[in-house]
Amino acid sequence: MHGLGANEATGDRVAGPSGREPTRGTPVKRNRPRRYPGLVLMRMSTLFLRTLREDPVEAEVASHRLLVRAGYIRRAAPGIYTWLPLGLKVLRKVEAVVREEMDAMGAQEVHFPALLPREPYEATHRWTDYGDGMFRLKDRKGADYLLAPTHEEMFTLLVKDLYSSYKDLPVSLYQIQQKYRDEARPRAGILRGREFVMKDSYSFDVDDAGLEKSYEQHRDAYIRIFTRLGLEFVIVSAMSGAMGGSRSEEFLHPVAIGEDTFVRSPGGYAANVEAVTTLPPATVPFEGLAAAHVEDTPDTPTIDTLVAVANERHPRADRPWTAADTLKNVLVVLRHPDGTREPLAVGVPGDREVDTKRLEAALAPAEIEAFEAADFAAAPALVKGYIGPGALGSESASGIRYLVDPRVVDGTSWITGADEPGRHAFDLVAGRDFTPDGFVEAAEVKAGDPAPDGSGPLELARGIEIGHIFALGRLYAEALGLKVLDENGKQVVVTMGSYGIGVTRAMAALAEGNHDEKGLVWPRGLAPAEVHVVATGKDPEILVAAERIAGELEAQGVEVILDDRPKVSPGVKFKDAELVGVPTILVVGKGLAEGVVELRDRRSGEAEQVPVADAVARVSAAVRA
RNA sequence: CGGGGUGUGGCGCAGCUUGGUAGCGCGCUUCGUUCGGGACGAAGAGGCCGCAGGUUCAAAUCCUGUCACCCCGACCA
Repeated sequence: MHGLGANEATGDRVAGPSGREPTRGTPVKRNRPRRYPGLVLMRMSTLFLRTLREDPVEAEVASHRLLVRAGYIRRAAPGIYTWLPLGLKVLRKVEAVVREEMDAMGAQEVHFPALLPREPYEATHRWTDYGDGMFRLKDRKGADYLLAPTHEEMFTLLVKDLYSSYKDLPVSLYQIQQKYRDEARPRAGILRGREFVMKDSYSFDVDDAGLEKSYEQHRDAYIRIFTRLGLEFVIVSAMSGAMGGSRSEEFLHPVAIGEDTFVRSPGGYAANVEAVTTLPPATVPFEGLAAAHVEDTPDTPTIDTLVAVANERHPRADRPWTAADTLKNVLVVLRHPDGTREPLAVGVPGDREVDTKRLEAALAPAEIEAFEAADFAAAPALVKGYIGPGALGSESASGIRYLVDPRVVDGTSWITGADEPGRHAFDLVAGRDFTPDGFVEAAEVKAGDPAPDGSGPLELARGIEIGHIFALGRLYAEALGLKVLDENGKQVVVTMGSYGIGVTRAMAALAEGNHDEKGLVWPRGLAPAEVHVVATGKDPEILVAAERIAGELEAQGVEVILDDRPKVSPGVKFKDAELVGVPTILVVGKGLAEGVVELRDRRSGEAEQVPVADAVARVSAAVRA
């Protein structure tokens, strides 16, 4: 597809009339028409491949293990992989699907360098904001460069460079290329590497309505892409996070080894845990509520022991006290983008932990840091282990901002710290006895929690993020000065969307979902070849027949791997074919004497004897099914 | 960053406790046999035992330091 003339380089040439070697400019005559450029029969005897009999020790997840074992990839450095011929074949096919659908939706392909100068990233503050996640390097003059983790800046500058009128918009541009992120902990092979292939695209519009349309077009294209790839996906709401913007959704491939936790309800609600909102209970009138009081509560180091004390001393008529009746106050430190540190108290029901990812997402762009001993020293009003609302809040002695879970609505009663050693407050009522500075979505989401849209109890699931679409808005355009003139001759800031697909990650997800104990089982259309012809036995006629069949298939445009290795036992060839995972296997062997070959379906394991004369037609039919 | 673990031929591992000229399986080469489920026999090639320093007549083995890698967690799009 890159038209680099690989065929010409190896193609058939005939000597000129003089019998001399053809020279440059000599017309090249081909033996047969090449109706399928790029289609070359892969011979196992010469294919650059070594399969491994044993699992690589470092590989845990199936996709990683099998891609290495079957000779698709080799580790070059932590989180960095070399692509071998078979792996590249599959990667290119996944890319082709992405490319076709992006082109079909009207996006245009460009290609940026992966190695970029610092300046554009300085303008958007990402040079510093990206932190250790970005690979940085210096050139010989000492100038700073980076290996791009994403390309928002470059796309924005490119459009700014060339376009200046509303008439030029909308436009969507994309590229498929290597991205670099210095992951703290790469894992699972190409599922999460430090170098990976990503399709990233960016839309540019004059107004919000245009952005909405571009966003929807990308969303539709992504649905088509993942559907064509045969990758199950769930579209979940995501947080726009530090990048600002209005709307963001992730495409998650649900699978146990996924690193993202998301929730879904029977009624169709789905969201990333960071984006889940809590359905607040109704407020309770203060009338009739017990008065707050403080008690000595020795030996209650944990919430459970505290709950036990409550049940012993103040048994409830309706139900026992539970951890959900306690209010746990957790201290953290916010680091703001300008570098300032702000202590923050977060109050959550005692049966839940504070989910720092949710907290951070809610308070972006600030980052969460640990509240350390020095921070305690600076806040003498806080009694470690007995921190209660009394010592928290902007108006309190500590002056520490106090945000609570949305469940802590007015009229709810809580058992919580009394800000004195060994003492707890009981029946402390929100809105009556204390008033927090606000609410925050920071409590962990639990299975069974109600969906915010009322569509039922939430189920927690894991997924691999294979795509992310994001209505960015004007953040980058503003920072980099991308403006166009509108109909009235006035300058308007362009609004952008950014959209990513993890191509290598999608391939890993495909391998993860398409294998069995014997090896990979690629979907048709994505396998490194369409049929794997195995020639077994030493009878020379067998190889002749296999060659003929393979050649005819190739002439029909079928991609073939031919196992023509001499002196390799049938068992080895079968094992290798199963490991490599081409969906159709044709065995040319002992049956040839009776005029039959064996057609196998890799996925089902079904095998069928078919007459040699029908082999080509049957394989063609099978690969096109 | 926290916890755990491992560094010995291309891959998987043993040897280390108790120092004495580096071994096994797979893979690779050659010859012969075999040829529908990771064949057999014979003969080979291939290793600065992660690196540095120390102890010792002698270090893969003991000591110190260091580096790297893997796994779990934290973090990240």
